[in-house]
Formats: sequence, C-alpha cells, structure tokens
Amino acid sequence: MGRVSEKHRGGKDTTNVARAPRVRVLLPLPLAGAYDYRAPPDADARPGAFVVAPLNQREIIGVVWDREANSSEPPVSDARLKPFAAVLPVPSMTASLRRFIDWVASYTLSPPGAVLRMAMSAPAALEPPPVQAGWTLAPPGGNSQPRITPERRRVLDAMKPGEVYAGPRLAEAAGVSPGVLRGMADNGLLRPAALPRAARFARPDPGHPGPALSGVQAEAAAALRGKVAAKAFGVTLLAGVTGSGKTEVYLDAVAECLRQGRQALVMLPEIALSAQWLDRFRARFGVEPALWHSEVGSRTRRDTWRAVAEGEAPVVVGARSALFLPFPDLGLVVVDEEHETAFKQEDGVVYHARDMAVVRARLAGAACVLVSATPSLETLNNVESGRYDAVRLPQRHGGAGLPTVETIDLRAKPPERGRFLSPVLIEAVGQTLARGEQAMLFLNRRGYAPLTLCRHCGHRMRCPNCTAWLVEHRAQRRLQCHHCGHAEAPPAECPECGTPNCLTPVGPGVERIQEEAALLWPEARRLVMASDTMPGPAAAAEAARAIQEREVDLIVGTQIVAKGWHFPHLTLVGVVDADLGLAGGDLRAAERTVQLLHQVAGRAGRAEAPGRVLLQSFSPEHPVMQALVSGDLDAFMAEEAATRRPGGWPPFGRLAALIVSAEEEREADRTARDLGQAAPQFDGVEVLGPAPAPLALLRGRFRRRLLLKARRDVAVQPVLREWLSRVAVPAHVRVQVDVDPVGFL
DNA sequence: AGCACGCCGACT
DNA sequence: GTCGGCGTGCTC
Repeated sequence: MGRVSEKHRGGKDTTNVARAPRVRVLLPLPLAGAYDYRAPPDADARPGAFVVAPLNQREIIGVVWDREANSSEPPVSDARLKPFAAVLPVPSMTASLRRFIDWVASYTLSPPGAVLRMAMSAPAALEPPPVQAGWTLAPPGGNSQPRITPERRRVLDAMKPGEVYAGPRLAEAAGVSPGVLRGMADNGLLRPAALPRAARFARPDPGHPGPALSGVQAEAAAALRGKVAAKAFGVTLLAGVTGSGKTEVYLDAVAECLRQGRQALVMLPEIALSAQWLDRFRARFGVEPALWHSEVGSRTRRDTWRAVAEGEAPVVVGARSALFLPFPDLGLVVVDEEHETAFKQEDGVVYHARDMAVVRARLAGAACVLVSATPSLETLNNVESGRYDAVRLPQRHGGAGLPTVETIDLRAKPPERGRFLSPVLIEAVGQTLARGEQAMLFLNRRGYAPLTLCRHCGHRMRCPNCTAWLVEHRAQRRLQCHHCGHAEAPPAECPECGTPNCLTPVGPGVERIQEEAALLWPEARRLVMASDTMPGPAAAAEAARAIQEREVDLIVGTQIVAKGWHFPHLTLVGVVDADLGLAGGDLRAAERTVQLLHQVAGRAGRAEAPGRVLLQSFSPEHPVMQALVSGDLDAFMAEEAATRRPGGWPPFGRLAALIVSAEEEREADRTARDLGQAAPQFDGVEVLGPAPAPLALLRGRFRRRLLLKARRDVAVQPVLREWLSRVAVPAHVRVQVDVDPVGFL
C-alpha cells in the first residue's frame, strides 16, 4: 500500500479520482513550470494561496498559480495528482506580485519557480508566527477554590482582567518566583495566552516636521507628490547634481504615499552602506524604515516579510531583492542612484533591478521615481522619447557651489619612480591638510598591488581558477583572486624560475596609496575605506562618523567612498587613476567612468568651503576628462548617444548575451560552436561570436560568449527561446542567458 | 533544489 | 563481502 505501489500503477486507474479538481501550484524550484495538485475537499485554494505540497518524498511550500507558466508539456494524468497538505495562514500572494514573477521569468528566460524563490526568501515568515507565551487572569468561577497565598495575592493584584503579561516581568513585578505562576496556572487561577506581538515597524508620520525645502526643491517635491497622488503608474526621473537635495525631495513623495495609506519602497544600490541615508530618513519622519537586504538576519527577515505582507511596514528600504517583497498596496517605488551597475543581479536569475522596479510599479499601479545625478543613457533616452517624465534640480542646496575639476597630465607631471601621486596632487593635498581641511584620495582598486611579477623571469602570479592576476593584500600577507575565493601566501621565491626575493608588486591599490601617503604626511590621521577594510554597515557607519567629527584628515578609498556620503569638511578629492575604468573596450566604459568620477567629485565641498577635484590622467584630452572638467554632462551624454545610435547599440537596440561554460574547455567550445551554427537569422537580428568571454576561465569553468544584437522593435525572448530549443546542451555544460547585459562579465 | 537510485573504491 | 562516494534523473 501507499506511495510506492500507487506510483507504479501509472495512469490507468482513474476511477476513484475522476474529475479531480486540479490546482496549479508553482513551487520555488527551478522547474520548467507549475505542477498540478488535487485540492483537499475543505481547502480554500484560491490563486495566491501559500500551500504545502508533496513533492517526491518531501513537502514544499508553493503558491497556487492561475496562469500556465509553461504549457508546452502535456498535462499529467489525474491518477498522478497528489493532494496538497494544507493552506498556510499567511496573506495570499497578490495578483500583482504573481504577474510580476511571471513577467520577470519570461523576460529573463528563467524558470518561474526560480523567480518565485526570490519572493519566498523568508521561509520562516510562512510558518505560523511564534506565539509568545504569556499569562492572563482566568475567568472567575470554576469548580475548585484554590488557596490564595500572599504570593498569589500579589500576582493577582498586579494583573488587570483581559491583559496578557510576559511571565518573567509579571513575576518580577509581583516579587515572586516564576514557579508561583506555574502553580497558579495548574490551579486554574491563570491561563496561558499569546502575548500581543510588538509593533516593530513604527508608522512614519508624514506630518513630522522635516528639513525645510528650498524653492526649487519644493517645486520638484510638489511635482512628485502629484505623481503619487494620481495613484497610477508613471515613471519620473529626478535628476540633480550631487548635493542638490534629491533625497529630501523624494522623501516628500514617500510622505504623500503614506498619506494615501499605501506602501513605499526605496531601493538603494549598496544598502549596507546606508547609515547616513537612514539618518536623513529619521530626520524627515522621526522613525526608522524597515530594512531589507541579504544581510538582514533570519528573525528580522521573518518579521519584516510578514509585516510587509500584512501592510504593517509602510516604508521599506532595500536592495534588489526587496522588489519581490509581498506589498499588498504598493504606491511608490523609488530607485536611488538609478545609474548604478550594482542594480544588475549577475547570478541566478539575471535581472536589472532598476528596470524590474519599473515593471513592479506598473503592475502595482504605483508611481516610480528614478533618481540620479548622472542618469543612465537608457533613462535619458526614455525621457527624451516621452515615456518618462523628468524633474530637475539644477543647483546645489544651501548655497554650496559645485567643486572645480582639473586634470593633472601624468605625462607632464609624473610621480617619482615607484610612486603614484604627482607632485601637483601632493602639493594640493599638503595645502589642504595645512588648512585643517580634509582630503580624499580615490582609487577604485582594493589591496596593495594588482600584479605581482618576477623581476628575473617575468612570471606573473595568476589565479589557478580564473583568468586573473592575484592581487596582493599586504595587510593580510596574502595574494588574493577577486573573482573566486582563492588566496595564497606570497611565495618567498618565484614559482617559475626559483629565484629568491625576486617578486615585485606592480601598480597601486588603495593600501599602497595609503603607504605613500604615510611617507608624505606622517602626521595626518589616515583612513582606508574599502569593502574589505570595512566589512559591514556598522564599520561604515563608524567611519562616516569619524570623518564627520574630524577625527580623520585623509581618506584613501575605493568606490565605496563615492556613494551618497556627506562629508562637510572634505574639500579636496584626488583621483589617482582617472583612466582606470576606460580600458577594456566595454560599451559603457566611458559612461560609467563619468558617472563614478562625477559621484566621487561630488564628495568635495558640500558645505560652505569650496571643493576642488584633481584627476590624474595620461589622456586629459579624453572626452570623459573634458566632460568632468567642464561639468557639462548633458553634452557628454548627448555625444555618447550619438556614437551608439548609428550602430544600434543600447539603448537604441537590444542585446542579450549567452555565456557557455564547462569545466572541460572542449565541451564549452563545442556547445558554443553549435549555438553559433544554430544562430537565428532574422531581419533585425545579428549574432556575434562565439568568442572567449573576457573572463575566459572563472571559478574553474571555461567560458565562451555569444552576443545577440537586435533592433529595438524585436522582442528578443522568443528569438532566444527558439534558438536555445534547437541546440542540445550536454550535461555539465551551462548556458546562461543575460538579457540586457551590462559590463563585460 | 533535494532526494532517490545506481554503480565503483576502502573498510569491518 | 558491505559502507559510501557523488553522478544522473525525476518530482504534479
């Protein structure tokens, strides 16, 4: 009897289960589509319900689905249907979120269950909430008359009818030991009861007196409030130079959303570094918002997920994954720093959170606001074509001027041999420190040196698993690969030629710049800010505090110093290698460099003192440097658009990348070649490659890349699906699809 | 994703 | 002879 024999009977015996009511259930697994189950007679299995479904010897929580996610398979026979076990007492998943999951799956060519998994990332939230045990007064009467000792008297006196008390607190208040309470419960004087759950997520008060807005800010805020008040989908770009007070403007839109009684989601690219952002939120609303990112612990995660689902978390600030939270009534989605590439998720389901935020807002009937000082060309193009509205803040807030930007020509004023700071920059830093102001040296490279070379034979220290040099981290006495986890101790002799003491660091990282700064300004209090020296939000917040309190004179940092910080005493920013991001022939290299360096430059001179920015470059005539010097980013972006338009490059055309990877190089090659031969041949579609991916070896897998380029009016997903269906991919070979790739991979 | 089944090496 | 390695395949 039981499962096994049933299973082997196959689909023949249908007499007892004829016309079973079929329920589609999407499971959070990378399966091709939803599975069919039979609803137990008393179950209310409406679409969106969370149910416990049996699957192959185990039980999985899934969601009742109302669309055929993948209809290519014939339906399974009634006899094979299993009944699901239970409907969980959780608010159902809204149709809006279900359609979003379908949409993301379809757009990214991912299994819908893989997308659903992102919407179920707090498994504990689906279980019945833990009842916090407490005590309440038992109703009078009952058959026995228990003895009322003085201790019991004190307990009874400390309690009001109908109230529930936490045991330890009650015992303490009554001055008795906890055992007394248990005894009273046994005698029927007390009854166990569930403590009311503490309201963890305070309701931000939209009327809380926040900072005063300037005239332009107030105007922009009014425009955004109007969008929210319309209670309809629409996208607005909020553009304004660094320091123009964009945050306060969009927080006003959040306030309007709260007045409407709807929920707001604010997405930040680096949520872990948002301590200063939270200060501003608190200044505007008097309370903390709910936080959502990968490092939120399981307990908070559970509570937050549930609070969102129950509409108890009015504002959520989060990273990419917050898009998949179960908001019942989303009224506003803000994407701050919308140009940031950190919004692109590169593994698992590959998606761009900024673009998906627009879709989430559309399906929820919410307003969407994209915020940036340096909007992406994609967004600017959408503004130009009239698909998005735009609100601009032209000046810095509070009378601060924009910093002056100058280049230092490294050919004319080179650093000393073996050093990396030009005499011009050294002098400027020295003057700044002498005035008692703060200076920052920016270099977007962690560690001490990006390359370790044998002076004798030219051998370079490489990662065994990746096409990458090992980066020296001198503080940790390690050579590290920044792509996989590989790390090794620096060898005493060259592994190739055996010569001792011949390995030499080539090029600078922030640690090496720090070392140079220590020699130049030994008295200056220095701080290195990089993701590996500040491992978490607390460390970042502490660093920000120390800088604000002027406990630091000189900051040496990677790109984590670029983002949204407000350092009022910082007046000089030196960019050690402004050309760094331009190498590599990436489509968006110039755009990204301008965005990053403009962001870094914006750290300078945000209070009354004017800011100065120096860019060390070997090609000061490059349009990127010229754009930063002139400050005319609009002109630069117009020029950038003009170079992309004729070739049909994004945003004037579409791209999709296929990454073929395998542990055996031959296997990767063969599948890549098969895909190349099966390439679609449509009008308006072109396939480039296969070619070795820029990281031809990554984490021990060989990678080949094909690029599909299509006209804007071509929907690439059907083309990709048809293409992939015609190529057999052997086991061990992975084909990853990246629709709208950014960066090189 | 997990859990089964299945087919080859070092142990009581 | 078995315990157990993890490669392959299926789950309504």
